[in-house]
Amino acid sequence: MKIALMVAEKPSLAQNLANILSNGKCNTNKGSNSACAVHEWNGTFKGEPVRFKMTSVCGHVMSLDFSGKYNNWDKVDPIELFSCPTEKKEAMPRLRIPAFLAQEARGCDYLILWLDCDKEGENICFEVMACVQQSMKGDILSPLVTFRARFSAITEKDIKAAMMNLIRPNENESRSVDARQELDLRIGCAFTRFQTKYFQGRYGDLDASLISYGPCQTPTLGFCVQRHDEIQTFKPETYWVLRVTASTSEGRELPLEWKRVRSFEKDIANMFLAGIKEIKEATVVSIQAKEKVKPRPTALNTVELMRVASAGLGMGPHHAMQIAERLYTQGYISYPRTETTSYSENFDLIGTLRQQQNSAKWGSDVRALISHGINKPKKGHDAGDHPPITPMKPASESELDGDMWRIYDYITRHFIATLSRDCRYLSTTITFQIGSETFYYTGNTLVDAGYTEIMHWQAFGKDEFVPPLHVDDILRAHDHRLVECQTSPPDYLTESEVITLMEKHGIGTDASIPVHINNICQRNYVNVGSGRRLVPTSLGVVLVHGYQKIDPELVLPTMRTAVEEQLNLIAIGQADFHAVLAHTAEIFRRKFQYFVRSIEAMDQLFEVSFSSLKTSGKALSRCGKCRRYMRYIQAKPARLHCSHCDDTYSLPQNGNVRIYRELKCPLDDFELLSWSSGSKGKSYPLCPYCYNHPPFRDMKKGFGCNSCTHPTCPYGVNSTGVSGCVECDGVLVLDPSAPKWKLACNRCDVIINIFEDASRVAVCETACSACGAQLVSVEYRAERTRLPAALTEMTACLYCEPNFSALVEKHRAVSSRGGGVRGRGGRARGKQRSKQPKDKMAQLAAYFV
DNA sequence: GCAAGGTC
Repeated sequence: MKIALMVAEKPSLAQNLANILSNGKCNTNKGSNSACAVHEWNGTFKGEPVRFKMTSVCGHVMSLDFSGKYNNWDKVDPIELFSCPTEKKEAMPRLRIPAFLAQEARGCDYLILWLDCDKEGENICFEVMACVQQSMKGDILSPLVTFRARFSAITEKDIKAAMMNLIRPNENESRSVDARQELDLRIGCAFTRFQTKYFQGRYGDLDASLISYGPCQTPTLGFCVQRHDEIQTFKPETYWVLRVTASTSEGRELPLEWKRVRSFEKDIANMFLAGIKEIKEATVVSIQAKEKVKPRPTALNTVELMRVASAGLGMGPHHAMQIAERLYTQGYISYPRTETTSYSENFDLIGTLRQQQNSAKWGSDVRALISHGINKPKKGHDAGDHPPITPMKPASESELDGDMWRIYDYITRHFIATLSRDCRYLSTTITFQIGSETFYYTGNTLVDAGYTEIMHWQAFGKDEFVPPLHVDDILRAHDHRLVECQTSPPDYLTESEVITLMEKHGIGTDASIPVHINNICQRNYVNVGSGRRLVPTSLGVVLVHGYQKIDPELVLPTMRTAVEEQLNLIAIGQADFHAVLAHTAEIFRRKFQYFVRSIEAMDQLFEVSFSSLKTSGKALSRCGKCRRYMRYIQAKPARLHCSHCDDTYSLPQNGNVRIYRELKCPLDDFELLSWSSGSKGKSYPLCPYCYNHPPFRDMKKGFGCNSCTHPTCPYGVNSTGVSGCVECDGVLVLDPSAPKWKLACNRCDVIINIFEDASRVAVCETACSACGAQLVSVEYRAERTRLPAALTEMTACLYCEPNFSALVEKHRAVSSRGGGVRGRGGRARGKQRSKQPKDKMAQLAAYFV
């Protein structure tokens, strides 16, 4: 029997599709990668009996990155990133999707692609095809082998129709995604690397280890800063309002509103006041009662859920989506990433509603709704991706904790509200004439609460008083006065408003909007203030103002739209992939070059807000080149800066750095530092210069003296190493912090405590003849000694000397013997040169040989 | 260490 392999975009969809297509009669096996299940059943395809196998990927199979050496920030000029080679890498290596697909495709005759029907899905089609190319029986490019299902809703009708009308995957749409990926990568990384390196080398208090640029994150930040600027430049204006109170014969007081609303000229306002001041009668000239409607919501999509979570529940969009994801995987709600706000025609509204009729929270509302008949939901937007977000099974507050319940509660109430009536109220406006001036009084009264009974936070307030008046009635007018007011500035944008702006400008997608907002928070460009308002930091402000000075397009939201329009030409087959890519990349390459040339304009802004490295931090240790003190900048990322040489040296990021006994590195004269991860952790000396510029080929960047293979230096591994590590390929090195002596691995976290309270511990030149470890000598003060026979000093092997075994942390010592003790490796002793070259560089060169 | 886009 022939075999047809079908692939969906995610495991849940594969399961739904398999259920529909097999009429609920499929067998499910766990996939070999434990993430993607395989559903199998027998059916017919092209008039023949066929074995169907339905499985899925998990989103994109591959992601784009630069090739090898171009990922090195130190060796690559960012301008090269516009033209350097790129390569596709497995997007989720842990899941081994390509291998899984290749295995499942073995011996298959047909490939049917059920990826989401958008451009990204089309691109994943081709990723899948590339994975199975070698395994399938036929030619993957043949229209007799590979098919594409086009569906707009996950309903039986739609899915079965799609199966009957298979088409071809759309290569143009896929190529447009390839182009997008490449442009985003090249542009984002080039700007990010340049900015980061430039500003990190100049300022000490940026409080950011990365200063990123991106076609989505930067315009998002732009929105927040634009509002900040509006607030800063706002000038309050004074205006005057004419106020009068009318009293009914029963003595009810009605505050009236002026038809002219307000006047910005005090003299004119005064003139109006003078004109009516003496008139003590307000005549009713008209009464209008109008029914107004607060419409029930449309069905819920992702963006609206994120807005409500932020504005109503105080939850950030990233967090809200994580919660929604959990509710989804546990079966409480439908798929939470959807743009659609319209229920499909065969959506089981009543069935979904019935599941909620026993709820302690809204059961009675639901039962009333069912017995009176539901209202037809409002027609929303059908994006053809997934149904709106709805509850899938009932839940009680006790089974879902905290935020999971709050999100479920909202989703369910929203669902019920979409089937409820609109909220209706009567708005009565009574118009009064006082002399030549017109005034209003408005009172609202509720007609039908409708959906606001279930979404009670939107409920209409108390009924307002509406006096029983008629035209020509005359009321007493009193309390004529002018009230002085001031216009007030707008507030910072709420997260919810930012989401709306992003959606409006097409920045990001429902899945990526929370990521972009999260990015600008974590990169320290904005802070989330009260009411989840996004308040830019000085770094955020300075960045955006800098772009605006150099090239405002870099931060404009229209930039993304313009690029997407170009990409769309590829998608609809009206432009050549290479032409669009080359053209757009060239535009941005020039923008980048201009940006680099003009960076001083942005730097002038940084200068005002941040302090230069010269004045940041405090003096710590001496530079080996000029012998002046360098400054230690503690703010992220921790580093040393020599203002005389204008050099910056990065340091280990977590832990404490202090001066190390004023000792110097024999290679470069830099004063040594001591790094420690805390009182109980490990510590080692490091030379700031060697840490950044490793002197030996076998020493990597970012390591301290405990990894330095200098043949004679007393701080290098050749002098301080004792034996091979018990758990990795590293070397156990003596950590010289008395009185807590220990051996610490120079690669992993293994620490072995030794000789507590000893006054001196040193590593000897001689190795143990039995195990190859270096001998260690220990000295105790007489009153503290732990050695037998009141000995105060001893030299022996840590692992072989029985008298040492009690003084070396047991389990480590035992395991080290059990695992076989290796010599400490590195360069053999005894090769030392008798005379050191005088010149520092000659010295270095000598060691390189 | 970098983008944005899928998804877990």
